[in-house]
Amino acid sequence: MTKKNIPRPTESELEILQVLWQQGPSTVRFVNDELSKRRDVGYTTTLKLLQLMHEKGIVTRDDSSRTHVYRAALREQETQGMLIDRLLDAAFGGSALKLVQQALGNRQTSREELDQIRNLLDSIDNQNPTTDPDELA
Amino acid sequence: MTKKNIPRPTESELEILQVLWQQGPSTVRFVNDELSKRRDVGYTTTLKLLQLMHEKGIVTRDDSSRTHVYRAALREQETQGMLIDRLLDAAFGGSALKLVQQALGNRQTSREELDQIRNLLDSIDNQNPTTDPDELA
DNA sequence: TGTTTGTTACGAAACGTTTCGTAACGACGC
DNA sequence: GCGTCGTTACGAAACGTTTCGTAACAAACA
Repeated sequence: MTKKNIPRPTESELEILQVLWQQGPSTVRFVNDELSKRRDVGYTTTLKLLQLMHEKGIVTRDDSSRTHVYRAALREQETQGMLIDRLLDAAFGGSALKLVQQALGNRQTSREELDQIRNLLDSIDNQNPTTDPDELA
Repeated sequence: MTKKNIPRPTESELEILQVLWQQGPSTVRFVNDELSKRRDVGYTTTLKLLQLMHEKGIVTRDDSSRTHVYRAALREQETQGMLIDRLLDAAFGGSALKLVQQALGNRQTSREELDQIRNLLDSIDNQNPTTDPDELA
């Protein structure tokens, strides 16, 4: 029962979720202004999207005042993990290794980021001694 | 002009592409049998999908004999890279680091795979000495 | 030849996503 | 009070995806 009934946000919905994750609870106007920085989008389009997301339970809203305030109902990390699972299954035959190789391969990554990944690998090693610990020696 | 006019396969289309990538050029019947291992899907559904993919240029087909043979027109790696770019933009604010952390974090990964990733990191380091090469010693 | 079997072609329904036009409504300034 | 402005609500169109029923057709076979 670890997997809950997580909604599957569409691409447009993800765009909005990113605004809410990064900027916190926001009005329709604010979200629309943020989206408008990237592309043309009508105000009522953003409004409708948020209303649909509200119906789906993807966002909650505070409608105590006239201009409603929307808030992400999905946690960023959980959602990202779900999306990776989807992509893993849809295009990588379930191999996380291949995905990571692709993500790092044809992409310029800074030394700092590479180091952070190394640290992550080390911490996984320590937490999870799957095979003979001798091998590390 | 590095970016071509790459089609964006849907989820169902990716399912079929995976079959063609792994099994090579295949008939509708074969693809449908493969898909049927995972879920219920009608023969004409698979056929129609392949026909649409053909129109879109996602697959090519040899119709010299009565039963046509379909072949992936997209390379696996290119497509995977494109999908990662999409996901990166759609949900990770463009940070490949965050994506990799997510992919490795809440997932059990074998020591062997971790080592392969380490090798990949090392090879990236060698190819791309952004900072002091001394650090590697 | 006539029947069965497996194939392609085609149309359409069902559904979800995205977009926007229009209307109603409250707040605010004049 | 009245008009303006920003907001929400609602309906619908346009579009893409997915699914499947039906028909046409060719090959194999009895």
